[in-house]
Amino acid sequence: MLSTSQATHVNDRSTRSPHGPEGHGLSGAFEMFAAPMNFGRDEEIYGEGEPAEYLYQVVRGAVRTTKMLEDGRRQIGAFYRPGDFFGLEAGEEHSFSAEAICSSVIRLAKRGSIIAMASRDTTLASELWTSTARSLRVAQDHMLLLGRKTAEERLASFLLSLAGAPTSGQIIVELPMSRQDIADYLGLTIETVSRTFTRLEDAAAIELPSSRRIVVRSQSGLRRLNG
Amino acid sequence: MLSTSQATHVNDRSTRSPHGPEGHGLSGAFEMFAAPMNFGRDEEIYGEGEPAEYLYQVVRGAVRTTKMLEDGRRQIGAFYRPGDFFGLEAGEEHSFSAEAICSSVIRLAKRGSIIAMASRDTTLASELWTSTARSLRVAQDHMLLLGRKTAEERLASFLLSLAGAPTSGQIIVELPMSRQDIADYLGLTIETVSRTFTRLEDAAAIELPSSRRIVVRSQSGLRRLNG
DNA sequence: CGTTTGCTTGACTATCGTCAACTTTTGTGG
DNA sequence: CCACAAAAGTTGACGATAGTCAAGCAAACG
Repeated sequence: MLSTSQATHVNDRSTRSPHGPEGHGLSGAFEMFAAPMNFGRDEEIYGEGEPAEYLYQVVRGAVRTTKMLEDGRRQIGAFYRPGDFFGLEAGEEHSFSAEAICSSVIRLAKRGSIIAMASRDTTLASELWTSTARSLRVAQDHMLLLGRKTAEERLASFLLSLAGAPTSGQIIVELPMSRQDIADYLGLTIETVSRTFTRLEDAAAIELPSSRRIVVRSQSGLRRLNG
Repeated sequence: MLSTSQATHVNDRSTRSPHGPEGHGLSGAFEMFAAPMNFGRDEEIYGEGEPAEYLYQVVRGAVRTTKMLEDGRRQIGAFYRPGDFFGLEAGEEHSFSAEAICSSVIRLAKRGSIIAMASRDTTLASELWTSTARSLRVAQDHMLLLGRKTAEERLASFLLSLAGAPTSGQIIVELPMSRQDIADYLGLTIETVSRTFTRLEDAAAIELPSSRRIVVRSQSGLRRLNG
């Protein structure tokens, strides 16, 4: 997912569509209609409450969706990586803000065009639904994490999701996001995230060669901590 | 929503469909194809990981969806009231369990039939998507609550959602669910829920004539506490 | 090379959880 | 209808996990 495994090839999600790039389905629609656009680090892609004019796909880089309380407390809803779709609102307005985590390339497709196309293309309609349902599933898993898991379990869970499919060897995970982003994603503070990373390192589950690079030594160890 | 307002009529969500009961859209599909079924208090409607064979609509009663960790910690994802659809999985398996909170009547429609119908009925397809997207939006709001709000803010937020649209007068809210359900929904313990109810009562925001009946005296007061 | 930003660590605090006792409500059988 | 038991809810004392405040360190940037 967010990882680069030493043992496996890069997981290219842009080819994940069951219909490939020949013009059917969501990926196909994006390839036909979507204009790529550049966003700088921390640049807003859209804001909460704005009309949902476009659907989006990450081509390069990383995106976070956020919600804020008046006093500045922030919750990150999800991170998106190349191949991922986001902004799939069914309502007329965005319920989250979206920002580029690092310099990123994003494809934009007119929401109206896609919906019009979906009314003629059953496959596309079903993919829109499936994609939203997948987001819902991820959100529900995240509710369990936020409502019931300890700090250690949250970090372990986060790292496992970054590490992707189980592998025997070590996995090097590159983090595109800051400690603050991780904290706001996991419902913690940066201090707790930092301390918990250190504890996982002490427990020999991970190594921290640098703050943005993490070596997952023991997926099973993390899984044991995941609750 | 979950409330009974003294000033307004009962909000009958089963008539909420933009197309009414004449056979178009999701409500119409349910009226044509769905078989009503009775579930007793705490009875499981479906289990996490089971194949998603049906889509569901609450006719009478109340439903909760839950996820559990091995050690018994539980997170409730959502509550559903008459008119609400649930189990709208796009994947082949349910990602939550669903249980009746009290004796309830639920309509079941074969997932396959609805999907087949959606491939011919654009309105239905779009409603399936919209309904899932609405669930996603609710889930995202709940993530902010679970990740970033205090116990008092969580309760205030919960009560406001039960109270429904702002009204000048008092609102009597009947709770179909136990303190444990509320706690598992808000990511708290029953003790904290109980204490926080008492504090809201001391602050004159609510009255507690009985444990399952709450009088919201000051919606604005709750809104101020909601963060 | 110095400044800024991000990250880590430490000391202390507060909020919420745990454990336990007690009260109220609900349900059941005589 | 009452009496008792079981379940649900409330309250209190105490503790633990995570938050706050603050200092120091490391990496990134001009």
